[in-house]
Amino acid sequence: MRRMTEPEDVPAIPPYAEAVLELAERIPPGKVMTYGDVAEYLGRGGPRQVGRVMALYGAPVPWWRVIRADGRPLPGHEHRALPEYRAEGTPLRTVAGEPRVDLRAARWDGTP
DNA sequence: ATAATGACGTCGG
DNA sequence: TCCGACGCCATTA
Repeated sequence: MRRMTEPEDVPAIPPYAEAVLELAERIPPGKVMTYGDVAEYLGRGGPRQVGRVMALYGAPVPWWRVIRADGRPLPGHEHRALPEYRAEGTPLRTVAGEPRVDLRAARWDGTP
């Protein structure tokens, strides 16, 4: 028989999380948005909320296009993010021998 | 209802 | 450059 309610052991994606993921999918290759940019664009939440969403549900989307405001790739995930940036042509700048995303050139404002 | 938790951001030292 | 303190706010316990 069908239950009147959804099973509790199936994690439902919260509405805010869906909005974040939907926007993340829209970020064009070669461009990035910071956590703060995403929150500002959505008009709700904040950088930390976006970060939480990406941590929990970001795996299926191009997570490497959502980065910190300092342009540094996720610590511990550089080896996955950097090849993506190279393949997409994301503007990078080398600082102290470490590659970072050049936000001046790579930041996406939401305009297609 | 309150408290704790965070892929963060900004500022000060 | 690195570190700490504080603000932020959706979600969970």
